[in-house]
Amino acid sequence: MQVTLPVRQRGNCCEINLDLKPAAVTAAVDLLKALADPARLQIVAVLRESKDPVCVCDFTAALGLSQPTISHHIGKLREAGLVKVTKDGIWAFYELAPDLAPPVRALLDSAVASGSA
Amino acid sequence: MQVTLPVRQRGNCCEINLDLKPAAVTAAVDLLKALADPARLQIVAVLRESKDPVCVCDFTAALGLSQPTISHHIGKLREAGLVKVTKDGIWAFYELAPDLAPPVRALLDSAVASGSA
DNA sequence: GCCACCCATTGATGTGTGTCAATACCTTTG
DNA sequence: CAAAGGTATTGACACACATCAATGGGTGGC
Repeated sequence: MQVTLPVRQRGNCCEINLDLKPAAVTAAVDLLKALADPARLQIVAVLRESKDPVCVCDFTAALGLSQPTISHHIGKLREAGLVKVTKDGIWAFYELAPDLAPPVRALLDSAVASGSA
Repeated sequence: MQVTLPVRQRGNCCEINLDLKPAAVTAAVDLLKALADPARLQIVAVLRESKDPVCVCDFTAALGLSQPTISHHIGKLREAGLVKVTKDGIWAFYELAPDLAPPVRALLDSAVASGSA
């Protein structure tokens, strides 16, 4: 496939327009960072599939990480607005935030799917 | 909205199944990490919109970063298989990789869109 | 051949992050 | 009230990373 390259002169570069607002960039980057970790991506993947909220203790058992580490990761997901906690006695159950914006939910979907490309 | 919480007994946690293969997790995380940076996300966003390949010098001018930093970011994008380089004389023009898998392209689309949620 | 220019690489530095041990908080059970 | 168990927080540490100055590698113009 051959493409026509733009013409340039020495010492002069063209301009490009960054059509993403700075706020949109940081918002998207925060979301991507929240997902760009093996533990957090698997947590989100489990919550996407699970019908019922999932207990924190289940993640510590399944992911092979210490309890503070799981708590730390879940804290980041909550900080990003991706998960919602429901406490019942001594247990804490997590589920995907119910009011996720459609573009955000689409990002979760494609992130999980992109691994099996 | 009320959800039914799973029942638990003290000292016993249920099991959850991680239905993502380890290879799929690392592949998805690598992609997400490649996009989880303001400079790299904007580079990808520009390449998505641009019909012609874009010169490296344009990015240094538009993003306000030094030339080595831009080169470093583009190197990461190339390492992730997201961009393709075409050299013409002293210039290097970049475009999105033409053979991107559909799930990967969907991830790019939703990543750019998620910022304007 | 020499210089100017664009891009990539290396080295150094400060910042961010994932991880765990130790601890604190809270709820339930006795 | 005291003890036990689940979760969150703090402190510490190693590692990764974003950034730039300096340098190297090519290409084109003189």
